[in-house]
Amino acid sequence: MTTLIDTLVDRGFVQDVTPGAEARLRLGAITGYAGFDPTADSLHVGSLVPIMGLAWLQRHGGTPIALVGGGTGMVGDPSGKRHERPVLAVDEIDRNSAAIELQLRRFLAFDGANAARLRNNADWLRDLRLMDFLRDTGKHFTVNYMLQKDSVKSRMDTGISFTEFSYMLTQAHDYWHLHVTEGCELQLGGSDQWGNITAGIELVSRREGMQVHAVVFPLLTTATGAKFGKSESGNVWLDAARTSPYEFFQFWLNADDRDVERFLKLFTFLPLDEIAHIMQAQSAEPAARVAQRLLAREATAIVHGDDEAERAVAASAAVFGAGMGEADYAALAATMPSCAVTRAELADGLALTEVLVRAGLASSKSEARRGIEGRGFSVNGEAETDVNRRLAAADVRQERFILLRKGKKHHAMLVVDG
RNA sequence: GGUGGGGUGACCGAGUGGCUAAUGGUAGCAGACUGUAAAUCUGCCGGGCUCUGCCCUACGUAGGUUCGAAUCCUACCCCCACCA
Repeated sequence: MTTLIDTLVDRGFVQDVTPGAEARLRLGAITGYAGFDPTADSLHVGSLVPIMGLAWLQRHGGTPIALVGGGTGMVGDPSGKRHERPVLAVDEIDRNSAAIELQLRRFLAFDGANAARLRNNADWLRDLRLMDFLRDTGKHFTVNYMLQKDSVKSRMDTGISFTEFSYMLTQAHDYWHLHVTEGCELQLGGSDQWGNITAGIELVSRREGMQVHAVVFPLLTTATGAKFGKSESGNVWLDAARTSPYEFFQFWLNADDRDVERFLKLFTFLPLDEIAHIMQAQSAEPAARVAQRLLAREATAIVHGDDEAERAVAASAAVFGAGMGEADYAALAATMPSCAVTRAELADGLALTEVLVRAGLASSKSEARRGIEGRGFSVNGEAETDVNRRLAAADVRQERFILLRKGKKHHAMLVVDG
């Protein structure tokens, strides 16, 4: 029988495991957690790795716990950070936590015998009394031990506040708390979390005399060496309002050939033999990019649902295919980033530079101007080289749409109101 | 508390009185080439405008010297190292 650990290893999720973890995972279903920081009001594609890890855990009969860091977020994790981070306002943390909780609900099943659980460590960390914390948790760690951790060691030159120094203890406390109250025996996280996670394992072992485990994921980079999920117009978010389903789909479609197999394993639920099959077709005819298409379709469906995925497929075909003339602009507008303009504005003639900024295709009018001079923009598929171009009623297609494009890949739809 | 070193654009890092919106590299954007890939080459890369030019903002903060300062002076803030 294929166990959780086999699946995780075979699909490229495992960078490292704690001693004994493999043996425990072969014994049967387990309750495990992964944490998500409320540093923004949306998760991004990078969070998909632990999310998929939890989903596989559930598919193998385990009980997944998605933990939102409303408490730890007040402290700030120094792992992987070269400098001290500013603290977020509490109401911002709370807003972000609520948004993230909502997103996490989509990926796990919250019914059945091994229903997923959603927790927020604000519930136990915020009211924790300092003296209790120092006696019950702090007493189990020497400063010497804490100084050994990479997250601390690497900051000895640039400085680290006591707050961030203490972070690992708050996360350790989480693991202990989830172990005692929920029977949690496994933590999943990025490899940069190794130090924090092992501190938690240490704490459970000392306070409860129990052995708990961890699996850490490799740090994802692309074949070109760029940080994963950081291309396009910034971060690739899971929130449709921040990254439209069409843009999300395009992000995956543009994956490098060298990355696509790895991504299929990590970001889809497709069986491995099917992936092997697709990769054969891919190498037989790379230009067709069947692997990227499948990856984009599947990943978009997991995050935004089947309907949105289909819409993104159709929109991509329309925009990049030959049949742009036939395209259904209304359908494109539904999946692409769009921006409203009024008929009155259009009657007066809307400066293209201004509209490009409003639609988010340029960050300033100067940039828009330079882009036009460099032949980077087009209106309804026609390259525009006139910096003083004004949009008018004649530019409107299918009653109320104007398609703007930046470069080859970035689109925005103007929707005329009123 | 003392001594020394340092704070330059998204990042790294030049620049010690005018030629500096500030060399170079990275990242980013666009063009060519391609497969909506990679690599390579070219252009752009603080903001605004009535745009072969003009205006505003910017070299930790606040003042000062000077016709003119990122560059000199003063005070303050912050970081690092060593000492106490």
